[in-house]
Amino acid sequence: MSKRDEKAITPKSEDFDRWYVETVLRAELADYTPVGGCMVVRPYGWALWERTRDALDGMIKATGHENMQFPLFIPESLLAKEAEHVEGFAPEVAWVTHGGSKELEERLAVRPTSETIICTLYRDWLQSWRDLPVLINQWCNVVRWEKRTRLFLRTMEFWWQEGHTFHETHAEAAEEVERMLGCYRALAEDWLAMAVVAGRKTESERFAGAEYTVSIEAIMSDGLALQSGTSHHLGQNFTRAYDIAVTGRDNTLQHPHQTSWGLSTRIIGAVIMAHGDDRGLVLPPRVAPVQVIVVPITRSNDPEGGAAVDAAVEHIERATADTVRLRVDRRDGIRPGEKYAHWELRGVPLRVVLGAKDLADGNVTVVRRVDGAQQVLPLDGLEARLPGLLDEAQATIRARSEALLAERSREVSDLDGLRQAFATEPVFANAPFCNRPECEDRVKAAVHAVTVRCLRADRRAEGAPCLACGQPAEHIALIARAY
RNA sequence: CGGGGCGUGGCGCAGCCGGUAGCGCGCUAGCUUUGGGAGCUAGAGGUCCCCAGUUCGAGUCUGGGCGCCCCGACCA
Repeated sequence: MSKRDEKAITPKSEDFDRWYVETVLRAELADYTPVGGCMVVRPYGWALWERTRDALDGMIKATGHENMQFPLFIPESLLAKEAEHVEGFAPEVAWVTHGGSKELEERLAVRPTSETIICTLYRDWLQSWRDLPVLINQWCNVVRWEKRTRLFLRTMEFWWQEGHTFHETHAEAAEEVERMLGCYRALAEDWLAMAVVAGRKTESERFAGAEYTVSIEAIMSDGLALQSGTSHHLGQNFTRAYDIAVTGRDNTLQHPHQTSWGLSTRIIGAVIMAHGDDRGLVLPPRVAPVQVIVVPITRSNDPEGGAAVDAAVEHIERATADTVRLRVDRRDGIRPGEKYAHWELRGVPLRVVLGAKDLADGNVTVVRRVDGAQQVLPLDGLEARLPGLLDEAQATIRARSEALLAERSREVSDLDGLRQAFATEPVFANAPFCNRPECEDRVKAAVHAVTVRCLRADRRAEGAPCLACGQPAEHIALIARAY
């Protein structure tokens, strides 16, 4: 929490829990480095990213893409060819000016994204329509010199995947754009248990150099939106600028149609803020680094019960070795309550409390992180039930997120209605929208800090009057405050 | 680039009118504890952001520098 001018934070003060949660999560997930704005990701945070990354990587490969790697440095002359693109990224490019002590003749950009270098290389690699489609993906880090940073959401260096494809036709590229947004949606919904809205970006939020951009917008627990994955149709903007041409089926030279799509470590910030509560993280079991934490409880005056607990712990550990990411908290000298709090803070989906009292009847207590639901189950056969319990926890988290989205959604028909909708709390407002820049400005001016997040893919206005100008509108806009 | 605020053990802070640095958490060791964030005891840990000045004496006063954070504009 942001300190100063507030009173000292002590264990007795009201702010202690908030401070403690934040301090511990920074110690466990990620923190800023001494270089302002850069992020260091700690093992627990990185494990969460790895599981997320692996899930997405599987989908990317399943849709026919291959991974490869492009260079970190991009010569200035290559970066500068697509006018709108370079204009959009120029303010946030980091430059390398020296190699060792020698000043370089041409500065090198640290990649903020790789369209330019990829286009440069593929110019020579593409000859014929038979070389298409090109379906490639890169996992890497990129740098954008941000003025203001927020951990995970906007850091100067971040990790992501960027997919890049070239296609014979505009329509085929358009299908690709939708297909990959669909992967992001599946990742968000099925793996990360987040409720999202998919749609097309307005002109002002379109990727620099793209024909159009589609995104998924996730809802955070405070009602704010977070753009969590984007997919761009680049048309022939780059292939023209970079002079990429193939001989077509009709024996004429054609510029291929291109797409790019990316999803970054920002998604980890989304998971934290979508599901977390006052006691810390709530992680979806499918990506949680630790899915089940076992807390053994023994008494020093009950060696017999202690031995039984030890045996039970070893049994469950062995029985789940290949099926569940289960860990036992064997730390000595720490009381159970502290262990509960410790793992709740880290978002572990299930806690198995294994104490002599329950065990005397052959039982254990299982507690679910997301809602505290508690049940007493027989130790016997527990290993077989855990996967199902994890699935239930996953579904519960997802349902809670969907319920929040439904609860915070509003239907709005004019600017007054928009103001009323935002009067008490941040909401996801849906309204007919003509998609003209001047109307977007009116929307932004009507309510502090709101933006048109996207034009919903799943709904049409069918001529209903635009909320800002009253003209017949095509789109339903999602209007929200965003991170 | 505008508007605020702050630099004191690992973290969060106190330190008035100048007198040689303190509190809580954390950490280390020991004992006692263990079904919801333990207790006691004993320890370790600080060029008080930097430089210059005033002074017998500067964390404190003066001047200059550096760094960081928050709120805006910009962005995944």
